[in-house]
Amino acid sequence: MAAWNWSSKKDAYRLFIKRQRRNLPFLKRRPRSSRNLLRNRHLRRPNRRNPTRPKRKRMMTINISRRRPPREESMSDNVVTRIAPSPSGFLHVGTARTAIFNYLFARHNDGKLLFRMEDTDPERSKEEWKEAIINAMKWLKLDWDGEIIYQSQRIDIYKEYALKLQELGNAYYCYCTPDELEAKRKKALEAKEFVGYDRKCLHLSEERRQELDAKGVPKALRIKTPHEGLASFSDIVGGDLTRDYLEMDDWVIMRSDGRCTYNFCCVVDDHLMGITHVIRGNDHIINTFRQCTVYDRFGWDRPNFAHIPLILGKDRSKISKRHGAVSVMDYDTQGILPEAMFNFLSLLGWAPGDDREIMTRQELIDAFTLERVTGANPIFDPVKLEWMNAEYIRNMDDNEILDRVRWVMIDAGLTTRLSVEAHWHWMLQVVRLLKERVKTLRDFPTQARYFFTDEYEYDEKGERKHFSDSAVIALLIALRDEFSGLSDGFGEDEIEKALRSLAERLEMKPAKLIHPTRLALTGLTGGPGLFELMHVLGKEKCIARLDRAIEYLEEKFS
RNA sequence: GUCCCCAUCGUCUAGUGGCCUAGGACAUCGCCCUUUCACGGCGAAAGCACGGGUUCGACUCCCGUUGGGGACGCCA
Repeated sequence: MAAWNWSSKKDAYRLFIKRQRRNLPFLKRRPRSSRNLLRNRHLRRPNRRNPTRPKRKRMMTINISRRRPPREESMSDNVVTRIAPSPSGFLHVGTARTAIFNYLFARHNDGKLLFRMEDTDPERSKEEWKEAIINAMKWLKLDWDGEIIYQSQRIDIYKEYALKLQELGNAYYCYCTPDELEAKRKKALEAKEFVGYDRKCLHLSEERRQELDAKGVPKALRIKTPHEGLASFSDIVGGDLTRDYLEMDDWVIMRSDGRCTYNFCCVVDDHLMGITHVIRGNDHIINTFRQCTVYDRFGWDRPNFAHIPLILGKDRSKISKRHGAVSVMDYDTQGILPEAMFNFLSLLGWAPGDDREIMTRQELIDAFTLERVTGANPIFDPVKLEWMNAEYIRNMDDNEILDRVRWVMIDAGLTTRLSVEAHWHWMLQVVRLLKERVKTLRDFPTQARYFFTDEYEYDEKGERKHFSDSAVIALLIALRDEFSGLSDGFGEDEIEKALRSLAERLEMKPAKLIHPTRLALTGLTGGPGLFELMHVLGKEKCIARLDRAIEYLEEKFS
């Protein structure tokens, strides 16, 4: 088959170069440059912008390395993706983003999104984390298909498959002690050599093995990894990825206590669950090389892989639950809307290709393809998230906002559950005045404080600006009288008319009256339009607060 | 250290060899609107990491340098 020849020649060449480097000390001194000999990008990654490589050849590469039909065909298959968090902490933004990509891809292709809890480590898995992760998934409305699969309930299945692999002759027992291995690892690391298992127990004689078994020495099961050639797989984001088998070792698939390890369980489950597309962070690329060995040793078809770039923090290192948790639910408490979070996260490492940024879930689903996923790791920018959040709040229905923000208001001690229900309509007016001015739901209680309580101080700067002259007292008195004389109601128009006509009579700019009034009524220098907020506050409160300010100022200037 | 991945404004990104004098968004700054704050409108500043090569022509393809990230467990 021509395709096979073409690809294997290239593989052989790359392998040759790699070996050359290994054997030639003068090349070894320049690892970077010699390594880059291998960077025949056109061999690895179909370039979107300038595909010099004929398409026919590209498809052949995919054929040989993936042993699957080319992507164009597999797309029409029933897509099954999965999200597989490990409950060793809250759902953090990186995992959430991976979940979103899996979700979008599945929904775009009318496929399924499965949920698997990777809770095989009893030391680190906690029930409360599982619950927290599920809640966070629900918060983002990442609805998955079917029941959640818990790996902790499937340990017998993994063991069964591990033993099967051993029977097949593709795995062998290792009697080395963890201490022994740790010492070797340390030594290799110090000698700056390849760190990996030396296959000591692969060559154990049958007698020796029986001897050790008789003694009851604990044994782990290791998979037989090919000793030479190139490991390779085709990645939808990264193109053809290769690695020398010399750089890989016979890793443990089953621990001495009979529990299987992550990379093994993962493959068994992905196979059994019928996963067609494995979409995960690119920190898993090395795992994928390992996992491919399992697929191959079992003779199973490999799924399609897509390794998406990692989200980085401000310091450019991976946002990780191990170094300071960045939980999605932290953003909930910060007053970020799940819709905004979803939108924002989906735009990290992916873009629709046009200028759209604010997109509904359906628009995201319609536009999402893995081919458009970027290769570079994006940095999480909370400032832009806030902007997007503000955008969502501004465009959201008032009732919807109030429904979500009422708990924040109650938490802040500004109101009570009963009061919200009793004054729903009035609260809506407050929301309407503030929704243009907040970035998060948390901003509501701080900006709406004066609507709920008389306990506020006058802003320091504002006081210097508008309360610095005793002449302001007379103005406030005049205004108070003007307002209390209003008999046709206390609507915005009446208030505005009253204030402006007073200003006219006093031959001064309305602003001269407006600013001190705002300070008197709210304690602030900014906020909604004065006439609007006075209307919402009500005549009685306005008069009382003007009186309070007059009193305060009289004392101040006496 | 070894291996793997990546590289366009400060940040997220568009870019499929000529439509690029590089487009959009956030942030920043200015102006306008305006009773303030915000919103909105208009505008400015800001980027193809560097060096070679291929080509009539390179942000785009190739090689290298540099820089960044990740992985190197009987964790997941």
